[in-house]
Amino acid sequence: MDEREIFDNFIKSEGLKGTLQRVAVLDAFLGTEDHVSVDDIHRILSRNRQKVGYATVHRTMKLIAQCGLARQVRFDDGVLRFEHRYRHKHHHHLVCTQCGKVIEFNSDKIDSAEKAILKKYGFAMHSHRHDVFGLCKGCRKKNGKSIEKSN
Amino acid sequence: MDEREIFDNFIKSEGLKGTLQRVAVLDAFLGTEDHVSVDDIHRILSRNRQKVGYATVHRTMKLIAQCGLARQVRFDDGVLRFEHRYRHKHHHHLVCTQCGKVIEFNSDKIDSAEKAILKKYGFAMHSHRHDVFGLCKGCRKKNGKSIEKSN
DNA sequence: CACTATATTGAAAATGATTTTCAATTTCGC
DNA sequence: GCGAAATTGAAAATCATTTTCAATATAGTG
Repeated sequence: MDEREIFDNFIKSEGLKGTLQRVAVLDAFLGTEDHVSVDDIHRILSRNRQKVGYATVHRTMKLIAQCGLARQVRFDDGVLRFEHRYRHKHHHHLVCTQCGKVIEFNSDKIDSAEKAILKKYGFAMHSHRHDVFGLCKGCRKKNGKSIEKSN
Repeated sequence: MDEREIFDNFIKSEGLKGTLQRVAVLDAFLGTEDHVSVDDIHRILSRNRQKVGYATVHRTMKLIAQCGLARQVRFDDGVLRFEHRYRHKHHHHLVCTQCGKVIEFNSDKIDSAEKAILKKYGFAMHSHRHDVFGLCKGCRKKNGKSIEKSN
């Protein structure tokens, strides 16, 4: 089942209606692999001369998240972004605070260590995030290898 | 060196001035171990009949973070909170989405696995966060042990 | 202690992201 | 095609955060 189908099914099952605007927003989201904000999607649509109101983009992104196609993430700037969730392995992030690049990573070791923590506290995980902020390889080189560290 | 001393030294070294309001905000922060927002501190002060303007609380919390006494954290509601950083081991969080409780945890295994990831990508960490959202032990019991899981 | 340059305060306004309102428009089952 | 019901989008509301600025407080210095 592809993403459009999932979205359509969700729309129907919720008694909502299919509209050109919703399709446009979904397509814009499917067309990128970035971690996009409502603003990003709105800008992408504008570039394409597709006029969809900001509020509608916002509402549609929420629907896309609700039906499981997107996950919401919030980095330190406090802005809500959306990343793919369907057919994309769950992952965490290395966020470069200089160039803004986001590298996705995974670690079985981290996962199993986390499982042990959950067990220890009797905690039932619904979701989690593990984000690292710092400098990516490229920016480190650009900066002449100055390596800052804390935490 | 105690927290007040650290704050005073910072104030002096920056050419700032000591004020009653700053002391009041610092004391309010030192008086709790919670993850407090500007609003929380402002409310604590109000309860104590200490009138400190909202903007001043905000500015002072930023100073407290700058001098290393507090770390800023942002959970999924997007609200900025402050947690102790001095004489408090670095930690991550299990956040109960039902009762709001925040459990702090640590794992050497997670840390070393993370280190391997950083090496793999040539990434220089400046800070990181690893937060788990879900239900705490108590809330799970209250809910009759219904365990939801995803991610 | 008084003086003065400088920083601080706090109320109110500005900002920025997000969310809601509501009248006009569109969708979809019949 | 009709009509009930949902959607749209511009504008306004909301909410956290940040800035503005006139009045006030602080910390040297004499």
